[in-house]
Amino acid sequence: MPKVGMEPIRRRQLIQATMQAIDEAGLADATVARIARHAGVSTGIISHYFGGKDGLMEATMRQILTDLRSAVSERRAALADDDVRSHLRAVIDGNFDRSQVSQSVSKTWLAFWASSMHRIPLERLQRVNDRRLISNLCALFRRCMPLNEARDAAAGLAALIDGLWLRGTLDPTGLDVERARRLAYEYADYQLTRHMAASLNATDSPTSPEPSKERTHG
Amino acid sequence: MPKVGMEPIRRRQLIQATMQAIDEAGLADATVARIARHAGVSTGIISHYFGGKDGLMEATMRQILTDLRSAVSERRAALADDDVRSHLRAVIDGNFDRSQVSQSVSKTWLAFWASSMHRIPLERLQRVNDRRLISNLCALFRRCMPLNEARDAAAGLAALIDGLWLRGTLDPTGLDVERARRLAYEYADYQLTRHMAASLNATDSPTSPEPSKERTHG
DNA sequence: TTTTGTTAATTGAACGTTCAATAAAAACTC
DNA sequence: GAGTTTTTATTGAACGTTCAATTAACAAAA
Repeated sequence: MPKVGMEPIRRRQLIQATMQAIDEAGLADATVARIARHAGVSTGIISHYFGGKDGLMEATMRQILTDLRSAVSERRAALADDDVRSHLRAVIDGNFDRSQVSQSVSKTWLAFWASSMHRIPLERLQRVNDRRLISNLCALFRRCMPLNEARDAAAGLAALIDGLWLRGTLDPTGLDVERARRLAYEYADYQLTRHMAASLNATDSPTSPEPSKERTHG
Repeated sequence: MPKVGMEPIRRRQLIQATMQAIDEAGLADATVARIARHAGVSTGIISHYFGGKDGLMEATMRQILTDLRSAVSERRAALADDDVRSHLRAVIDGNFDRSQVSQSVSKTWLAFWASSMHRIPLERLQRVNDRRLISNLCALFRRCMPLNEARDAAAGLAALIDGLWLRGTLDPTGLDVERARRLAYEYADYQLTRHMAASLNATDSPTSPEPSKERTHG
Protein backbone atom coordinates (compact mmCIF):
# COMPACT_ATOMS: atom_id res chain seq x y z
CA MET A 1 0.00 0.00 0.00
CA PRO A 2 1.71 3.12 -1.16
CA LYS A 3 1.10 6.05 1.11
CA VAL A 4 0.92 8.38 -1.86
CA GLY A 5 -2.45 8.98 -3.50
CA MET A 6 -4.50 8.50 -0.38
CA GLU A 7 -6.90 11.31 -1.21
CA PRO A 8 -9.55 9.47 -3.25
CA ILE A 9 -9.48 6.56 -0.81
CA ARG A 10 -9.90 8.77 2.24
CA ARG A 11 -12.63 10.81 0.60
CA ARG A 12 -14.70 7.74 -0.15
CA GLN A 13 -14.00 6.39 3.31
CA LEU A 14 -15.11 9.60 5.02
CA ILE A 15 -18.26 10.02 2.93
CA GLN A 16 -19.23 6.47 3.77
CA ALA A 17 -18.47 7.09 7.45
CA THR A 18 -20.62 10.23 7.39
CA MET A 19 -23.64 8.25 6.26
CA GLN A 20 -23.01 5.62 8.92
CA ALA A 21 -22.71 8.28 11.61
CA ILE A 22 -25.94 9.99 10.53
CA ASP A 23 -27.68 6.63 10.38
CA GLU A 24 -26.43 5.83 13.84
CA ALA A 25 -27.02 9.09 15.69
CA GLY A 26 -28.74 11.58 13.41
CA LEU A 27 -27.37 14.66 11.74
CA ALA A 28 -27.33 16.66 14.96
CA ASP A 29 -25.04 14.18 16.70
CA ALA A 30 -22.92 13.30 13.71
CA THR A 31 -19.85 15.01 15.10
CA VAL A 32 -16.48 14.98 13.43
CA ALA A 33 -15.21 12.75 16.20
CA ARG A 34 -17.93 10.18 15.52
CA ILE A 35 -17.42 10.30 11.77
CA ALA A 36 -13.67 9.93 12.15
CA ARG A 37 -14.16 6.97 14.45
CA HIS A 38 -16.36 5.26 11.87
CA ALA A 39 -13.72 5.78 9.23
CA GLY A 40 -10.97 4.58 11.55
CA VAL A 41 -9.02 7.81 11.28
CA SER A 42 -8.50 10.85 13.45
CA THR A 43 -10.51 14.04 13.47
CA GLY A 44 -7.93 16.25 11.81
CA ILE A 45 -8.24 14.30 8.55
CA ILE A 46 -11.66 15.76 7.83
CA SER A 47 -10.42 19.31 7.71
CA HIS A 48 -7.42 18.16 5.73
CA TYR A 49 -9.39 16.60 2.88
CA PHE A 50 -12.66 18.54 2.96
CA GLY A 51 -11.65 21.86 4.47
CA GLY A 52 -14.06 21.31 7.34
CA LYS A 53 -17.23 19.59 8.37
CA ASP A 54 -19.45 21.56 6.00
CA GLY A 55 -17.34 20.50 3.04
CA LEU A 56 -17.71 16.85 4.00
CA MET A 57 -21.49 17.21 4.38
CA GLU A 58 -21.84 18.81 0.99
CA ALA A 59 -19.66 16.16 -0.62
CA THR A 60 -21.76 13.45 0.98
CA MET A 61 -25.00 14.88 -0.34
CA ARG A 62 -23.47 15.35 -3.78
CA GLN A 63 -22.45 11.70 -3.75
CA ILE A 64 -25.97 10.56 -2.95
CA LEU A 65 -27.47 12.67 -5.70
CA THR A 66 -24.91 11.42 -8.20
CA ASP A 67 -25.74 7.84 -7.30
CA LEU A 68 -29.46 8.45 -7.74
CA ARG A 69 -28.93 10.09 -11.11
CA SER A 70 -26.88 7.10 -12.22
CA ALA A 71 -29.45 4.61 -10.97
CA VAL A 72 -32.18 6.26 -13.05
CA SER A 73 -30.23 6.95 -16.22
CA GLU A 74 -28.66 3.51 -16.32
CA ARG A 75 -32.05 1.83 -16.12
CA ARG A 76 -33.45 4.06 -18.82
CA ALA A 77 -30.47 3.47 -21.08
CA ALA A 78 -30.79 -0.28 -20.67
CA LEU A 79 -34.41 -0.34 -21.83
CA ALA A 80 -35.16 -2.46 -24.86
CA ASP A 81 -38.47 -0.73 -25.56
CA ASP A 82 -38.83 3.00 -25.90
CA ASP A 83 -42.45 3.31 -24.80
CA VAL A 84 -43.54 5.77 -22.15
CA ARG A 85 -44.62 3.12 -19.71
CA SER A 86 -41.25 1.41 -19.62
CA HIS A 87 -39.45 4.68 -19.09
CA LEU A 88 -41.77 5.65 -16.25
CA ARG A 89 -41.08 2.35 -14.55
CA ALA A 90 -37.36 2.82 -15.02
CA VAL A 91 -37.59 6.19 -13.28
CA ILE A 92 -39.63 4.66 -10.48
CA ASP A 93 -37.23 1.75 -10.07
CA GLY A 94 -34.24 4.07 -10.04
CA ASN A 95 -35.77 6.24 -7.35
CA PHE A 96 -36.45 3.30 -5.10
CA ASP A 97 -32.89 2.16 -5.51
CA ARG A 98 -31.73 4.63 -2.88
CA SER A 99 -33.70 2.71 -0.29
CA GLN A 100 -32.59 -0.67 -1.49
CA VAL A 101 -28.93 0.17 -1.30
CA SER A 102 -28.80 0.73 2.42
CA GLN A 103 -30.57 2.25 5.34
CA SER A 104 -27.77 4.70 6.01
CA VAL A 105 -28.22 6.27 2.59
CA SER A 106 -31.94 6.73 3.16
CA LYS A 107 -31.55 8.29 6.55
CA THR A 108 -28.80 10.56 5.36
CA TRP A 109 -30.91 11.67 2.43
CA LEU A 110 -33.82 12.50 4.69
CA ALA A 111 -31.62 14.39 7.12
CA PHE A 112 -30.17 16.49 4.33
CA TRP A 113 -33.60 16.97 2.86
CA ALA A 114 -34.84 18.59 6.04
CA SER A 115 -31.74 20.65 6.65
CA SER A 116 -31.63 21.86 3.05
CA MET A 117 -34.29 24.38 3.99
CA HIS A 118 -31.73 26.44 5.85
CA ARG A 119 -28.37 25.51 4.37
CA ILE A 120 -27.98 27.32 1.09
CA PRO A 121 -25.44 24.97 -0.56
CA LEU A 122 -27.53 21.92 0.25
CA GLU A 123 -30.69 23.62 -0.93
CA ARG A 124 -29.12 24.27 -4.30
CA LEU A 125 -28.24 20.60 -4.75
CA GLN A 126 -31.69 19.55 -3.60
CA ARG A 127 -33.44 21.81 -6.06
CA VAL A 128 -31.47 20.53 -9.02
CA ASN A 129 -32.48 17.00 -8.15
CA ASP A 130 -36.13 17.83 -7.59
CA ARG A 131 -36.39 19.63 -10.87
CA ARG A 132 -34.79 16.78 -12.72
CA LEU A 133 -37.31 14.27 -11.42
CA ILE A 134 -40.27 16.49 -12.30
CA SER A 135 -38.75 17.37 -15.65
CA ASN A 136 -38.12 13.73 -16.53
CA LEU A 137 -41.62 12.65 -15.60
CA CYS A 138 -43.28 15.61 -17.29
CA ALA A 139 -41.43 14.99 -20.54
CA LEU A 140 -42.60 11.38 -20.49
CA PHE A 141 -46.24 12.13 -19.73
CA ARG A 142 -46.12 14.88 -22.33
CA ARG A 143 -45.93 12.18 -25.01
CA CYS A 144 -49.45 11.06 -24.14
CA MET A 145 -51.32 14.12 -22.90
CA PRO A 146 -51.53 17.91 -23.00
CA LEU A 147 -48.93 19.91 -21.11
CA ASN A 148 -51.12 20.98 -18.21
CA GLU A 149 -52.25 17.46 -17.53
CA ALA A 150 -48.73 16.13 -17.94
CA ARG A 151 -47.57 18.58 -15.30
CA ASP A 152 -50.20 17.35 -12.86
CA ALA A 153 -49.39 13.74 -13.57
CA ALA A 154 -45.70 14.40 -13.03
CA ALA A 155 -46.33 16.29 -9.79
CA GLY A 156 -48.57 13.54 -8.53
CA LEU A 157 -46.21 10.70 -9.36
CA ALA A 158 -43.21 12.57 -7.96
CA ALA A 159 -45.12 13.21 -4.74
CA LEU A 160 -46.22 9.59 -4.51
CA ILE A 161 -42.67 8.35 -5.00
CA ASP A 162 -41.29 10.72 -2.38
CA GLY A 163 -44.12 9.98 0.01
CA LEU A 164 -43.72 6.22 -0.27
CA TRP A 165 -39.99 6.52 0.16
CA LEU A 166 -40.34 8.92 3.09
CA ARG A 167 -42.80 6.73 4.96
CA GLY A 168 -40.64 3.71 4.32
CA THR A 169 -37.57 5.44 5.64
CA LEU A 170 -39.33 6.54 8.83
CA ASP A 171 -40.91 3.13 9.36
CA PRO A 172 -38.75 0.99 11.65
CA THR A 173 -39.92 -2.01 9.63
CA GLY A 174 -38.25 -0.48 6.62
CA LEU A 175 -39.62 0.18 3.16
CA ASP A 176 -41.47 -2.60 1.37
CA VAL A 177 -39.84 -1.87 -1.96
CA GLU A 178 -41.93 -4.33 -3.92
CA ARG A 179 -45.17 -2.86 -2.66
CA ALA A 180 -44.00 0.74 -3.10
CA ARG A 181 -43.03 0.04 -6.66
CA ARG A 182 -46.34 -1.63 -7.36
CA LEU A 183 -48.30 1.34 -6.01
CA ALA A 184 -46.22 3.75 -8.06
CA TYR A 185 -46.64 1.58 -11.16
CA GLU A 186 -50.38 1.55 -10.71
CA TYR A 187 -50.51 5.31 -10.34
CA ALA A 188 -48.43 5.77 -13.48
CA ASP A 189 -50.71 3.39 -15.38
CA TYR A 190 -53.74 5.22 -14.05
CA GLN A 191 -52.41 8.51 -15.37
CA LEU A 192 -51.66 6.92 -18.74
CA THR A 193 -54.98 5.14 -19.16
CA ARG A 194 -56.92 8.19 -18.01
CA HIS A 195 -55.82 9.92 -21.17
CA MET A 196 -55.81 6.93 -23.45
CA ALA A 197 -59.51 6.80 -24.03
CA ALA A 198 -59.49 10.46 -25.01
CA SER A 199 -56.59 10.10 -27.43
CA LEU A 200 -57.57 6.68 -28.75
CA ASN A 201 -55.78 6.24 -32.09
CA ALA A 202 -55.30 9.98 -32.21
CA THR A 203 -51.50 10.27 -32.31
CA ASP A 204 -48.64 8.12 -33.51
CA SER A 205 -47.59 6.66 -30.17
CA PRO A 206 -45.75 3.50 -31.25
CA THR A 207 -46.31 1.49 -28.09
CA SER A 208 -49.33 2.55 -26.18
CA PRO A 209 -49.56 1.64 -22.50
CA GLU A 210 -51.81 -1.22 -21.56
CA PRO A 211 -54.01 -0.95 -18.49
CA SER A 212 -52.86 -4.32 -17.33
CA LYS A 213 -52.49 -5.72 -13.84
CA GLU A 214 -49.46 -7.85 -14.37
CA ARG A 215 -46.80 -7.96 -11.69
CA THR A 216 -43.46 -7.90 -13.47
CA HIS A 217 -41.07 -5.95 -11.37
CA GLY A 218 -37.59 -7.28 -11.61
CA MET B 1 -44.69 42.22 34.41
CA PRO B 2 -44.92 39.22 36.69
CA LYS B 3 -48.57 38.46 37.01
CA VAL B 4 -50.31 35.46 38.44
CA GLY B 5 -51.57 32.71 36.18
CA MET B 6 -48.89 33.24 33.60
CA GLU B 7 -48.17 29.58 32.96
CA PRO B 8 -50.66 28.81 30.18
CA ILE B 9 -49.85 32.11 28.51
CA ARG B 10 -46.10 31.56 28.63
CA ARG B 11 -46.42 27.99 27.41
CA ARG B 12 -48.36 29.06 24.35
CA GLN B 13 -45.95 31.93 23.77
CA LEU B 14 -42.90 29.71 23.94
CA ILE B 15 -44.34 27.01 21.69
CA GLN B 16 -45.19 29.66 19.13
CA ALA B 17 -41.71 31.14 19.47
CA THR B 18 -40.17 27.71 18.95
CA MET B 19 -41.91 27.34 15.61
CA GLN B 20 -40.84 30.82 14.57
CA ALA B 21 -37.24 30.09 15.53
CA ILE B 22 -37.20 26.82 13.61
CA ASP B 23 -38.80 28.51 10.62
CA GLU B 24 -36.19 31.24 10.80
CA ALA B 25 -33.01 29.28 11.39
CA GLY B 26 -33.76 25.56 11.33
CA LEU B 27 -33.87 23.09 14.17
CA ALA B 28 -30.10 22.99 14.54
CA ASP B 29 -29.87 26.73 15.14
CA ALA B 30 -33.03 27.08 17.17
CA THR B 31 -31.16 27.79 20.39
CA VAL B 32 -32.86 28.61 23.66
CA ALA B 33 -31.51 32.14 23.36
CA ARG B 34 -33.17 32.58 19.97
CA ILE B 35 -36.45 31.07 21.10
CA ALA B 36 -36.49 33.23 24.21
CA ARG B 37 -35.80 36.30 22.10
CA HIS B 38 -38.76 35.48 19.84
CA ALA B 39 -41.00 35.14 22.88
CA GLY B 40 -39.62 38.31 24.42
CA VAL B 41 -38.56 36.56 27.61
CA SER B 42 -35.31 35.38 29.12
CA THR B 43 -33.66 32.03 28.65
CA GLY B 44 -34.32 30.76 32.14
CA ILE B 45 -38.07 30.69 31.53
CA ILE B 46 -37.78 27.72 29.23
CA SER B 47 -36.33 25.47 31.88
CA HIS B 48 -38.81 26.87 34.39
CA TYR B 49 -41.91 25.94 32.40
CA PHE B 50 -40.73 22.98 30.34
CA GLY B 51 -37.92 21.52 32.40
CA GLY B 52 -35.47 22.19 29.60
CA LYS B 53 -35.14 22.53 25.88
CA ASP B 54 -36.15 18.95 25.15
CA GLY B 55 -39.38 19.41 27.03
CA LEU B 56 -40.23 22.46 24.97
CA MET B 57 -39.51 20.63 21.74
CA GLU B 58 -41.72 17.73 22.71
CA ALA B 59 -44.52 20.07 23.76
CA THR B 60 -44.25 21.89 20.43
CA MET B 61 -44.56 18.70 18.44
CA ARG B 62 -47.43 17.53 20.58
CA GLN B 63 -49.21 20.83 19.88
CA ILE B 64 -48.82 20.41 16.13
CA LEU B 65 -50.15 16.87 16.23
CA THR B 66 -53.11 17.92 18.35
CA ASP B 67 -53.96 20.67 15.89
CA LEU B 68 -53.84 18.25 12.98
CA ARG B 69 -56.06 15.78 14.75
CA SER B 70 -58.58 18.53 15.43
CA ALA B 71 -58.49 19.76 11.85
CA VAL B 72 -59.38 16.30 10.56
CA SER B 73 -61.96 15.28 13.12
CA GLU B 74 -63.79 18.62 13.00
CA ARG B 75 -64.18 18.39 9.27
CA ARG B 76 -65.42 14.83 9.48
CA ALA B 77 -67.86 15.69 12.24
CA ALA B 78 -69.26 18.57 10.21
CA LEU B 79 -70.08 16.38 7.22
CA ALA B 80 -73.72 16.30 6.16
CA ASP B 81 -73.30 13.13 4.13
CA ASP B 82 -71.84 9.95 5.53
CA ASP B 83 -70.49 8.49 2.30
CA VAL B 84 -66.93 7.27 1.97
CA ARG B 85 -65.97 9.86 -0.59
CA SER B 86 -66.90 12.80 1.60
CA HIS B 87 -65.01 11.39 4.54
CA LEU B 88 -61.91 10.82 2.43
CA ARG B 89 -62.03 14.41 1.28
CA ALA B 90 -62.43 15.61 4.83
CA VAL B 91 -59.30 13.70 5.82
CA ILE B 92 -57.43 15.14 2.85
CA ASP B 93 -58.58 18.67 3.61
CA GLY B 94 -57.64 18.33 7.25
CA ASN B 95 -54.16 17.14 6.39
CA PHE B 96 -53.53 20.07 4.11
CA ASP B 97 -54.63 22.44 6.81
CA ARG B 98 -51.23 22.28 8.46
CA SER B 99 -49.74 23.94 5.42
CA GLN B 100 -52.41 26.53 5.10
CA VAL B 101 -52.07 27.71 8.66
CA SER B 102 -48.53 28.99 8.38
CA GLN B 103 -45.14 28.25 7.00
CA SER B 104 -43.57 28.01 10.44
CA VAL B 105 -45.82 25.08 11.31
CA SER B 106 -44.88 23.22 8.13
CA LYS B 107 -41.17 23.72 8.57
CA THR B 108 -41.32 22.75 12.22
CA TRP B 109 -43.25 19.62 11.35
CA LEU B 110 -40.69 18.61 8.75
CA ALA B 111 -37.81 19.29 11.11
CA PHE B 112 -39.38 17.10 13.79
CA TRP B 113 -40.23 14.49 11.23
CA ALA B 114 -36.60 14.09 10.29
CA SER B 115 -35.28 14.23 13.82
CA SER B 116 -37.88 11.77 15.07
CA MET B 117 -35.70 9.00 13.70
CA HIS B 118 -33.25 9.45 16.54
CA ARG B 119 -35.19 11.10 19.35
CA ILE B 120 -37.24 8.44 21.04
CA PRO B 121 -39.97 10.69 22.55
CA LEU B 122 -40.56 12.39 19.21
CA GLU B 123 -40.61 9.09 17.39
CA ARG B 124 -43.36 7.86 19.65
CA LEU B 125 -45.54 10.87 18.88
CA GLN B 126 -44.82 10.55 15.19
CA ARG B 127 -45.80 6.92 15.09
CA VAL B 128 -49.13 7.51 16.77
CA ASN B 129 -49.99 10.12 14.18
CA ASP B 130 -48.88 8.01 11.24
CA ARG B 131 -50.89 5.06 12.39
CA ARG B 132 -53.98 7.18 12.86
CA LEU B 133 -53.86 8.48 9.31
CA ILE B 134 -53.40 5.01 7.85
CA SER B 135 -56.02 3.56 10.16
CA ASN B 136 -58.55 6.25 9.26
CA LEU B 137 -58.02 5.83 5.55
CA CYS B 138 -58.02 2.06 5.69
CA ALA B 139 -61.29 1.95 7.60
CA LEU B 140 -62.88 4.16 4.97
CA PHE B 141 -61.64 2.22 1.98
CA ARG B 142 -62.63 -0.96 3.74
CA ARG B 143 -66.26 0.00 3.19
CA CYS B 144 -65.82 -0.44 -0.55
CA MET B 145 -63.17 -3.09 -1.06
CA PRO B 146 -61.43 -6.13 0.44
CA LEU B 147 -59.00 -5.60 3.28
CA ASN B 148 -55.81 -6.15 1.33
CA GLU B 149 -56.80 -3.68 -1.33
CA ALA B 150 -58.01 -1.20 1.25
CA ARG B 151 -54.61 -1.37 2.88
CA ASP B 152 -52.87 -0.58 -0.38
CA ALA B 153 -55.26 2.24 -1.17
CA ALA B 154 -54.69 3.74 2.28
CA ALA B 155 -50.91 3.41 2.00
CA GLY B 156 -50.98 5.02 -1.42
CA LEU B 157 -53.18 7.93 -0.45
CA ALA B 158 -51.25 8.55 2.77
CA ALA B 159 -48.00 8.57 0.81
CA LEU B 160 -49.44 10.92 -1.80
CA ILE B 161 -50.67 13.33 0.86
CA ASP B 162 -47.33 13.33 2.65
CA GLY B 163 -45.40 13.62 -0.58
CA LEU B 164 -47.45 16.56 -1.84
CA TRP B 165 -47.14 18.27 1.50
CA LEU B 166 -43.41 17.56 1.74
CA ARG B 167 -42.64 18.89 -1.72
CA GLY B 168 -44.77 21.94 -1.04
CA THR B 169 -42.95 22.65 2.18
CA LEU B 170 -39.53 22.39 0.56
CA ASP B 171 -40.59 24.48 -2.43
CA PRO B 172 -39.71 28.15 -1.87
CA THR B 173 -42.83 29.00 -3.86
CA GLY B 174 -44.86 27.28 -1.19
CA LEU B 175 -47.52 24.61 -1.51
CA ASP B 176 -50.28 25.05 -4.06
CA VAL B 177 -52.98 23.79 -1.71
CA GLU B 178 -55.75 23.80 -4.29
CA ARG B 179 -53.73 21.71 -6.69
CA ALA B 180 -52.50 19.34 -4.01
CA ARG B 181 -56.03 18.75 -2.85
CA ARG B 182 -57.24 18.15 -6.38
CA LEU B 183 -54.52 15.56 -7.02
CA ALA B 184 -55.32 13.79 -3.77
CA TYR B 185 -59.04 13.87 -4.54
CA GLU B 186 -58.44 12.33 -7.92
CA TYR B 187 -56.33 9.57 -6.43
CA ALA B 188 -58.99 8.80 -3.86
CA ASP B 189 -61.63 8.69 -6.58
CA TYR B 190 -59.43 6.47 -8.66
CA GLN B 191 -59.13 4.00 -5.82
CA LEU B 192 -62.87 4.06 -5.28
CA THR B 193 -63.87 3.67 -8.92
CA ARG B 194 -61.29 0.94 -9.44
CA HIS B 195 -63.34 -1.30 -7.20
CA MET B 196 -66.74 -0.02 -8.14
CA ALA B 197 -67.01 -1.92 -11.37
CA ALA B 198 -66.17 -5.15 -9.53
CA SER B 199 -68.68 -4.59 -6.78
CA LEU B 200 -71.35 -3.08 -8.99
CA ASN B 201 -74.66 -3.47 -7.16
CA ALA B 202 -73.07 -6.12 -5.00
CA THR B 203 -73.26 -4.53 -1.55
CA ASP B 204 -75.48 -2.04 0.15
CA SER B 205 -73.24 1.02 -0.16
CA PRO B 206 -75.78 3.81 0.28
CA THR B 207 -73.90 6.52 -1.58
CA SER B 208 -71.50 5.21 -4.14
CA PRO B 209 -68.73 7.49 -5.34
CA GLU B 210 -69.07 8.99 -8.77
CA PRO B 211 -66.06 9.12 -11.09
CA SER B 212 -66.72 12.75 -11.80
CA LYS B 213 -64.34 15.53 -12.71
CA GLU B 214 -66.03 18.34 -10.92
CA ARG B 215 -63.93 20.85 -9.06
CA THR B 216 -65.66 21.58 -5.82
CA HIS B 217 -63.06 22.14 -3.23
CA GLY B 218 -64.06 24.76 -0.76
C1' DT C 1 -56.32 53.39 53.02
C1' DT C 2 -51.89 52.18 54.15
C1' DT C 3 -48.52 48.83 55.67
C1' DT C 4 -46.46 44.46 55.76
C1' DG C 5 -45.58 39.66 54.65
C1' DT C 6 -45.94 35.96 51.19
C1' DT C 7 -45.90 33.91 46.86
C1' DA C 8 -45.46 33.59 41.91
C1' DA C 9 -42.82 35.11 37.98
C1' DT C 10 -38.73 36.46 35.85
C1' DT C 11 -34.06 37.81 35.02
C1' DG C 12 -29.26 37.26 33.59
C1' DA C 13 -24.70 36.19 34.71
C1' DA C 14 -21.82 32.17 35.88
C1' DC C 15 -20.70 27.42 35.08
C1' DG C 16 -19.40 23.20 32.93
C1' DT C 17 -19.64 20.79 28.72
C1' DT C 18 -19.15 19.99 23.87
C1' DC C 19 -17.72 20.98 19.50
C1' DA C 20 -14.98 22.25 15.13
C1' DA C 21 -10.86 23.99 13.83
C1' DT C 22 -5.96 24.58 14.15
C1' DA C 23 -1.14 23.66 14.19
C1' DA C 24 2.90 21.48 15.55
C1' DA C 25 4.79 17.03 16.07
C1' DA C 26 5.09 12.31 14.63
C1' DA C 27 4.79 8.39 11.42
C1' DC C 28 5.32 6.59 7.22
C1' DT C 29 6.42 5.91 2.16
C1' DC C 30 9.39 6.56 -1.53
C1' DG D 1 16.16 12.21 3.94
C1' DA D 2 12.44 14.61 1.48
C1' DG D 3 7.73 15.06 1.38
C1' DT D 4 3.22 13.54 2.28
C1' DT D 5 -0.02 11.76 5.52
C1' DT D 6 -1.80 11.40 10.12
C1' DT D 7 -2.14 12.05 15.03
C1' DT D 8 -2.45 14.53 19.21
C1' DA D 9 -3.06 18.45 22.06
C1' DT D 10 -4.97 22.86 22.34
C1' DT D 11 -7.92 26.72 21.47
C1' DG D 12 -11.94 29.64 21.54
C1' DA D 13 -16.63 29.94 20.69
C1' DA D 14 -21.31 28.43 21.62
C1' DC D 15 -24.50 25.90 24.00
C1' DG D 16 -28.06 24.49 27.82
C1' DT D 17 -28.65 24.66 32.56
C1' DT D 18 -28.66 26.59 37.06
C1' DC D 19 -29.67 29.68 40.82
C1' DA D 20 -29.45 33.77 43.73
C1' DA D 21 -31.50 38.14 43.27
C1' DT D 22 -35.35 40.99 41.86
C1' DT D 23 -39.89 42.54 40.75
C1' DA D 24 -44.85 42.49 40.77
C1' DA D 25 -49.22 40.86 42.52
C1' DC D 26 -51.91 39.49 46.21
C1' DA D 27 -53.64 38.88 51.08
C1' DA D 28 -53.92 39.98 55.65
C1' DA D 29 -53.38 43.23 59.26
C1' DA D 30 -53.45 47.89 61.10
